[in-house]
Amino acid sequence: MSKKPRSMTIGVLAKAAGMGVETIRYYQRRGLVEEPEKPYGSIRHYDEEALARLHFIRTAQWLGFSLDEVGELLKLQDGTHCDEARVLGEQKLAKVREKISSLRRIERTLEGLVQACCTEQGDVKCPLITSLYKGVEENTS
Amino acid sequence: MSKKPRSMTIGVLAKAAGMGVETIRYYQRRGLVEEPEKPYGSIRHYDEEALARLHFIRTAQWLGFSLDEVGELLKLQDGTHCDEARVLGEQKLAKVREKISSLRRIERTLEGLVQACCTEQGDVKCPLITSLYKGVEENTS
DNA sequence: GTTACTCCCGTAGTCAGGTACGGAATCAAC
DNA sequence: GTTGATTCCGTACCTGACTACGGGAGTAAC
Repeated sequence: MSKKPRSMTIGVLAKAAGMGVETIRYYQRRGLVEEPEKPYGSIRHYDEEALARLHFIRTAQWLGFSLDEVGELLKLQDGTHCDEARVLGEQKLAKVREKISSLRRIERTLEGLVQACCTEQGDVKCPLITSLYKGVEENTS
Repeated sequence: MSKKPRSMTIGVLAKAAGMGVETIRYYQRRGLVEEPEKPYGSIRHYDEEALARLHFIRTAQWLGFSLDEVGELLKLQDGTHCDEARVLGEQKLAKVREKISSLRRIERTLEGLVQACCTEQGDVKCPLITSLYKGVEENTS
Protein backbone atom coordinates (compact mmCIF):
# COMPACT_ATOMS: atom_id res chain seq x y z
CA MET A 1 0.00 0.00 0.00
CA SER A 2 1.80 3.08 -1.20
CA LYS A 3 -1.02 5.11 0.24
CA LYS A 4 0.34 7.60 2.68
CA PRO A 5 -2.64 8.66 4.74
CA ARG A 6 -0.97 11.91 5.64
CA SER A 7 -3.71 13.92 7.17
CA MET A 8 -4.70 17.19 5.61
CA THR A 9 -6.82 20.01 6.89
CA ILE A 10 -9.73 20.96 4.70
CA GLY A 11 -7.79 23.91 3.32
CA VAL A 12 -4.88 21.73 2.23
CA LEU A 13 -7.28 19.20 0.78
CA ALA A 14 -9.06 21.92 -1.16
CA LYS A 15 -5.81 23.18 -2.59
CA ALA A 16 -4.76 19.66 -3.54
CA ALA A 17 -8.06 19.07 -5.30
CA GLY A 18 -8.01 22.45 -6.98
CA MET A 19 -11.26 23.65 -5.50
CA GLY A 20 -12.44 25.90 -2.72
CA VAL A 21 -13.04 24.90 0.87
CA GLU A 22 -16.67 25.94 0.48
CA THR A 23 -17.10 23.61 -2.43
CA ILE A 24 -15.95 20.64 -0.37
CA ARG A 25 -18.32 21.59 2.44
CA TYR A 26 -21.06 21.84 -0.14
CA TYR A 27 -20.29 18.31 -1.36
CA GLN A 28 -20.42 17.14 2.24
CA ARG A 29 -23.84 18.68 2.67
CA ARG A 30 -24.95 16.93 -0.53
CA GLY A 31 -23.64 13.65 0.84
CA LEU A 32 -21.06 13.18 -1.90
CA VAL A 33 -18.10 13.09 0.42
CA GLU A 34 -18.19 12.18 4.07
CA GLU A 35 -17.20 14.45 6.88
CA PRO A 36 -14.60 12.72 9.06
CA GLU A 37 -15.09 12.64 12.81
CA LYS A 38 -13.94 15.72 14.60
CA PRO A 39 -11.55 14.97 17.47
CA TYR A 40 -12.84 16.54 20.68
CA GLY A 41 -11.95 20.19 20.66
CA SER A 42 -9.89 19.91 17.53
CA ILE A 43 -10.15 20.00 13.76
CA ARG A 44 -11.12 17.45 11.13
CA HIS A 45 -8.45 15.66 9.14
CA TYR A 46 -8.65 14.26 5.65
CA ASP A 47 -6.67 11.54 3.90
CA GLU A 48 -5.79 10.51 0.35
CA GLU A 49 -9.06 8.64 0.05
CA ALA A 50 -10.95 11.89 0.41
CA LEU A 51 -8.76 13.47 -2.24
CA ALA A 52 -9.43 10.57 -4.61
CA ARG A 53 -13.13 11.07 -4.11
CA LEU A 54 -12.87 14.72 -5.05
CA HIS A 55 -10.98 13.74 -8.20
CA PHE A 56 -13.74 11.28 -8.96
CA ILE A 57 -16.35 13.98 -8.66
CA ARG A 58 -14.44 16.45 -10.79
CA THR A 59 -13.80 13.92 -13.52
CA ALA A 60 -17.36 12.70 -13.59
CA GLN A 61 -18.57 16.28 -13.71
CA TRP A 62 -16.25 16.98 -16.59
CA LEU A 63 -17.82 14.07 -18.42
CA GLY A 64 -21.19 15.75 -18.02
CA PHE A 65 -22.61 14.00 -14.97
CA SER A 66 -24.64 16.19 -12.63
CA LEU A 67 -23.90 16.01 -8.93
CA ASP A 68 -26.96 13.81 -8.44
CA GLU A 69 -25.62 11.45 -11.07
CA VAL A 70 -22.22 11.54 -9.47
CA GLY A 71 -23.98 10.36 -6.33
CA GLU A 72 -25.38 7.41 -8.27
CA LEU A 73 -21.95 6.56 -9.60
CA LEU A 74 -20.48 6.73 -6.12
CA LYS A 75 -22.98 4.15 -4.96
CA LEU A 76 -21.36 1.77 -7.43
CA GLN A 77 -18.04 2.42 -5.81
CA ASP A 78 -17.12 -1.08 -4.85
CA GLY A 79 -16.70 -1.80 -8.56
CA THR A 80 -18.94 -4.86 -8.57
CA HIS A 81 -21.75 -3.24 -10.55
CA CYS A 82 -20.01 -2.80 -13.83
CA ASP A 83 -23.21 -3.29 -15.84
CA GLU A 84 -24.98 -0.48 -14.07
CA ALA A 85 -22.02 1.81 -14.45
CA ARG A 86 -21.83 0.99 -18.13
CA VAL A 87 -25.50 1.81 -18.59
CA LEU A 88 -25.05 5.19 -16.95
CA GLY A 89 -22.04 5.80 -19.14
CA GLU A 90 -23.94 4.84 -22.27
CA GLN A 91 -26.83 7.14 -21.40
CA LYS A 92 -24.47 10.01 -20.83
CA LEU A 93 -22.67 9.24 -24.06
CA ALA A 94 -25.97 9.38 -25.91
CA LYS A 95 -26.74 12.77 -24.37
CA VAL A 96 -23.33 14.08 -25.31
CA ARG A 97 -23.82 12.96 -28.89
CA GLU A 98 -27.24 14.58 -29.05
CA LYS A 99 -25.74 17.78 -27.76
CA ILE A 100 -22.98 17.63 -30.34
CA SER A 101 -25.31 17.20 -33.25
CA SER A 102 -27.56 19.94 -31.97
CA LEU A 103 -24.55 22.23 -31.73
CA ARG A 104 -23.46 21.27 -35.21
CA ARG A 105 -26.80 22.32 -36.57
CA ILE A 106 -26.39 25.61 -34.76
CA GLU A 107 -22.85 25.94 -36.08
CA ARG A 108 -24.02 25.53 -39.69
CA THR A 109 -26.80 28.05 -39.25
CA LEU A 110 -24.57 30.60 -37.60
CA GLU A 111 -21.94 30.06 -40.26
CA GLY A 112 -24.50 30.82 -42.93
CA LEU A 113 -25.62 33.97 -41.19
CA VAL A 114 -22.11 35.27 -40.72
CA GLN A 115 -21.32 34.46 -44.34
CA ALA A 116 -24.36 36.36 -45.50
CA CYS A 117 -23.17 39.34 -43.47
CA CYS A 118 -19.77 39.23 -45.12
CA THR A 119 -21.07 39.07 -48.66
CA GLU A 120 -23.50 41.87 -48.08
CA GLN A 121 -24.12 43.67 -51.34
CA GLY A 122 -24.80 47.20 -50.21
CA ASP A 123 -28.14 46.03 -48.97
CA VAL A 124 -30.32 48.18 -46.81
CA LYS A 125 -30.69 45.52 -44.15
CA CYS A 126 -28.27 43.31 -42.28
CA PRO A 127 -29.03 39.73 -43.30
CA LEU A 128 -28.17 38.32 -39.90
CA ILE A 129 -30.60 40.56 -38.07
CA THR A 130 -33.39 40.11 -40.58
CA SER A 131 -32.92 36.35 -40.53
CA LEU A 132 -33.36 36.31 -36.79
CA TYR A 133 -36.60 38.22 -37.25
CA LYS A 134 -37.87 35.93 -39.91
CA GLY A 135 -36.87 32.80 -38.06
CA VAL A 136 -34.22 30.56 -39.34
CA GLU A 137 -34.61 26.88 -38.67
CA GLU A 138 -35.88 26.39 -35.16
CA ASN A 139 -36.17 22.64 -35.34
CA THR A 140 -35.35 20.05 -32.67
CA SER A 141 -33.72 22.49 -30.33
CA MET B 1 -47.67 46.32 -46.31
CA SER B 2 -49.12 42.88 -45.83
CA LYS B 3 -48.83 43.40 -42.09
CA LYS B 4 -52.18 42.99 -40.47
CA PRO B 5 -51.81 44.62 -37.08
CA ARG B 6 -54.63 42.61 -35.61
CA SER B 7 -54.38 43.22 -31.94
CA MET B 8 -53.76 40.36 -29.60
CA THR B 9 -54.03 40.11 -25.88
CA ILE B 10 -50.91 38.96 -24.12
CA GLY B 11 -52.37 35.47 -23.80
CA VAL B 12 -52.99 35.15 -27.54
CA LEU B 13 -49.55 36.56 -28.26
CA ALA B 14 -47.99 34.05 -25.91
CA LYS B 15 -49.76 31.18 -27.60
CA ALA B 16 -48.73 32.45 -31.04
CA ALA B 17 -45.12 32.68 -29.93
CA GLY B 18 -45.22 29.30 -28.23
CA MET B 19 -44.31 30.60 -24.81
CA GLY B 20 -45.99 31.48 -21.55
CA VAL B 21 -47.50 34.82 -20.62
CA GLU B 22 -45.10 35.04 -17.74
CA THR B 23 -42.17 34.68 -20.06
CA ILE B 24 -43.30 37.65 -22.12
CA ARG B 25 -43.74 39.75 -19.02
CA TYR B 26 -40.29 38.69 -17.95
CA TYR B 27 -38.88 39.89 -21.27
CA GLN B 28 -40.69 43.18 -20.76
CA ARG B 29 -39.11 43.59 -17.37
CA ARG B 30 -35.75 42.86 -18.95
CA GLY B 31 -36.40 45.48 -21.58
CA LEU B 32 -36.29 43.06 -24.50
CA VAL B 33 -39.80 43.78 -25.68
CA GLU B 34 -41.74 46.90 -25.00
CA GLU B 35 -44.98 47.06 -23.11
CA PRO B 36 -47.60 48.85 -25.23
CA GLU B 37 -49.61 51.64 -23.69
CA LYS B 38 -52.57 50.52 -21.71
CA PRO B 39 -55.84 52.21 -22.82
CA TYR B 40 -57.54 53.86 -19.84
CA GLY B 41 -59.34 51.19 -17.88
CA SER B 42 -58.68 48.50 -20.43
CA ILE B 43 -56.13 45.95 -21.47
CA ARG B 44 -52.90 46.10 -23.48
CA HIS B 45 -52.90 44.98 -27.09
CA TYR B 46 -50.07 43.54 -29.12
CA ASP B 47 -49.42 43.45 -32.86
CA GLU B 48 -47.43 41.35 -35.32
CA GLU B 49 -44.36 43.43 -34.63
CA ALA B 50 -44.37 42.20 -31.05
CA LEU B 51 -44.70 38.64 -32.28
CA ALA B 52 -41.77 39.09 -34.64
CA ARG B 53 -39.69 40.31 -31.74
CA LEU B 54 -40.49 37.22 -29.74
CA HIS B 55 -39.48 35.06 -32.70
CA PHE B 56 -36.25 37.00 -32.88
CA ILE B 57 -35.55 36.33 -29.24
CA ARG B 58 -36.33 32.63 -29.52
CA THR B 59 -34.17 32.17 -32.57
CA ALA B 60 -31.25 34.07 -31.13
CA GLN B 61 -31.54 32.06 -27.96
CA TRP B 62 -31.54 28.86 -29.93
CA LEU B 63 -28.30 30.01 -31.53
CA GLY B 64 -26.77 30.29 -28.09
CA PHE B 65 -27.17 33.98 -27.34
CA SER B 66 -28.00 34.84 -23.76
CA LEU B 67 -30.80 37.29 -23.10
CA ASP B 68 -28.26 40.03 -22.46
CA GLU B 69 -26.70 39.31 -25.83
CA VAL B 70 -30.13 39.24 -27.43
CA GLY B 71 -30.50 42.74 -26.03
CA GLU B 72 -27.30 43.77 -27.81
CA LEU B 73 -28.56 42.28 -31.05
CA LEU B 74 -31.84 44.09 -30.70
CA LYS B 75 -29.99 47.38 -30.47
CA LEU B 76 -28.75 46.67 -33.99
CA GLN B 77 -32.31 46.27 -35.10
CA ASP B 78 -32.39 48.90 -37.79
CA GLY B 79 -30.08 46.69 -39.79
CA THR B 80 -27.53 49.38 -40.44
CA HIS B 81 -24.85 47.89 -38.21
CA CYS B 82 -24.08 44.79 -40.15
CA ASP B 83 -20.43 44.76 -39.08
CA GLU B 84 -21.26 44.74 -35.42
CA ALA B 85 -23.84 42.02 -35.90
CA ARG B 86 -21.34 39.96 -37.83
CA VAL B 87 -18.78 40.30 -35.05
CA LEU B 88 -21.28 39.11 -32.48
CA GLY B 89 -22.16 36.21 -34.77
CA GLU B 90 -18.53 35.29 -35.24
CA GLN B 91 -17.84 35.37 -31.52
CA LYS B 92 -20.80 33.13 -30.87
CA LEU B 93 -19.72 30.81 -33.65
CA ALA B 94 -16.29 30.54 -32.07
CA LYS B 95 -17.88 29.64 -28.74
CA VAL B 96 -20.07 27.04 -30.37
CA ARG B 97 -17.05 25.46 -32.04
CA GLU B 98 -15.13 25.41 -28.78
CA LYS B 99 -18.05 23.73 -27.11
CA ILE B 100 -18.26 21.16 -29.88
CA SER B 101 -14.63 20.22 -29.68
CA SER B 102 -14.79 20.04 -25.91
CA LEU B 103 -17.78 17.72 -26.20
CA ARG B 104 -15.97 15.61 -28.77
CA ARG B 105 -13.13 15.08 -26.36
CA ILE B 106 -15.65 14.06 -23.76
CA GLU B 107 -17.34 11.77 -26.24
CA ARG B 108 -14.11 9.94 -27.00
CA THR B 109 -13.27 9.53 -23.35
CA LEU B 110 -16.69 8.28 -22.45
CA GLU B 111 -16.64 5.93 -25.40
CA GLY B 112 -13.40 4.45 -24.16
CA LEU B 113 -14.75 3.99 -20.67
CA VAL B 114 -17.92 2.30 -21.85
CA GLN B 115 -15.88 0.08 -24.16
CA ALA B 116 -13.66 -0.96 -21.29
CA CYS B 117 -16.73 -1.87 -19.30
CA CYS B 118 -17.99 -4.07 -22.12
CA THR B 119 -14.79 -5.98 -22.59
CA GLU B 120 -14.37 -6.56 -18.89
CA GLN B 121 -12.46 -9.80 -18.39
CA GLY B 122 -13.84 -11.09 -15.12
CA ASP B 123 -11.96 -8.31 -13.40
CA VAL B 124 -12.52 -7.50 -9.80
CA LYS B 125 -13.08 -3.83 -10.47
CA CYS B 126 -15.24 -1.93 -12.90
CA PRO B 127 -12.90 -0.04 -15.21
CA LEU B 128 -15.23 2.91 -15.58
CA ILE B 129 -15.45 3.53 -11.86
CA THR B 130 -11.75 3.02 -11.27
CA SER B 131 -10.90 5.34 -14.14
CA LEU B 132 -12.98 8.06 -12.60
CA TYR B 133 -11.05 7.60 -9.38
CA LYS B 134 -7.72 7.71 -11.06
CA GLY B 135 -8.59 10.66 -13.23
CA VAL B 136 -8.89 10.30 -16.91
CA GLU B 137 -7.86 13.28 -18.97
CA GLU B 138 -9.10 16.45 -17.34
CA ASN B 139 -7.51 18.82 -19.78
CA THR B 140 -8.94 22.04 -21.19
CA SER B 141 -12.37 21.62 -19.70
C1' DG C 1 -76.03 39.61 -14.46
C1' DT C 2 -73.45 36.08 -12.98
C1' DT C 3 -70.01 32.80 -13.77
C1' DA C 4 -65.59 31.90 -15.50
C1' DC C 5 -61.70 33.06 -17.77
C1' DT C 6 -57.89 36.49 -18.69
C1' DC C 7 -55.22 40.45 -17.56
C1' DC C 8 -52.42 43.29 -14.51
C1' DC C 9 -48.82 43.94 -11.19
C1' DG C 10 -45.60 43.11 -7.67
C1' DT C 11 -43.17 39.98 -5.26
C1' DA C 12 -41.26 35.57 -4.37
C1' DG C 13 -39.74 30.90 -5.49
C1' DT C 14 -37.24 27.39 -8.57
C1' DC C 15 -33.02 24.86 -10.28
C1' DA C 16 -27.73 23.79 -10.21
C1' DG C 17 -23.71 24.47 -8.49
C1' DG C 18 -21.61 26.84 -5.99
C1' DT C 19 -19.84 31.42 -3.20
C1' DA C 20 -19.95 34.66 0.65
C1' DC C 21 -20.56 36.16 5.41
C1' DG C 22 -20.14 36.33 10.36
C1' DG C 23 -18.78 35.04 14.71
C1' DA C 24 -16.65 31.66 17.72
C1' DA C 25 -12.98 28.15 18.29
C1' DT C 26 -8.49 26.35 17.26
C1' DC C 27 -3.93 26.19 15.39
C1' DA C 28 0.87 27.86 14.02
C1' DA C 29 4.52 31.32 14.49
C1' DC C 30 7.24 34.37 16.89
C1' DG D 1 0.95 34.81 25.12
C1' DT D 2 -0.49 37.41 21.55
C1' DT D 3 -1.18 38.05 16.73
C1' DG D 4 -2.94 36.32 12.51
C1' DA D 5 -4.47 32.69 9.70
C1' DT D 6 -7.71 28.57 9.48
C1' DT D 7 -11.51 25.90 10.75
C1' DC D 8 -16.23 25.31 11.93
C1' DC D 9 -21.05 26.00 11.30
C1' DG D 10 -25.25 27.91 9.86
C1' DT D 11 -27.43 30.73 6.88
C1' DA D 12 -27.80 33.76 3.09
C1' DC D 13 -26.65 35.19 -1.50
C1' DC D 14 -25.39 34.57 -6.64
C1' DT D 15 -26.46 33.74 -11.92
C1' DG D 16 -29.84 32.85 -15.78
C1' DA D 17 -34.08 32.10 -17.34
C1' DC D 18 -37.92 31.48 -16.00
C1' DT D 19 -42.36 30.08 -13.11
C1' DA D 20 -45.71 30.67 -9.44
C1' DC D 21 -48.79 33.23 -6.39
C1' DG D 22 -52.21 36.44 -4.83
C1' DG D 23 -55.66 39.67 -5.24
C1' DG D 24 -58.02 43.07 -7.74
C1' DA D 25 -59.76 44.61 -12.41
C1' DG D 26 -61.46 43.81 -17.01
C1' DT D 27 -63.79 40.79 -20.61
C1' DA D 28 -66.60 37.19 -22.80
C1' DA D 29 -70.31 33.76 -22.92
C1' DC D 30 -74.68 32.45 -21.81
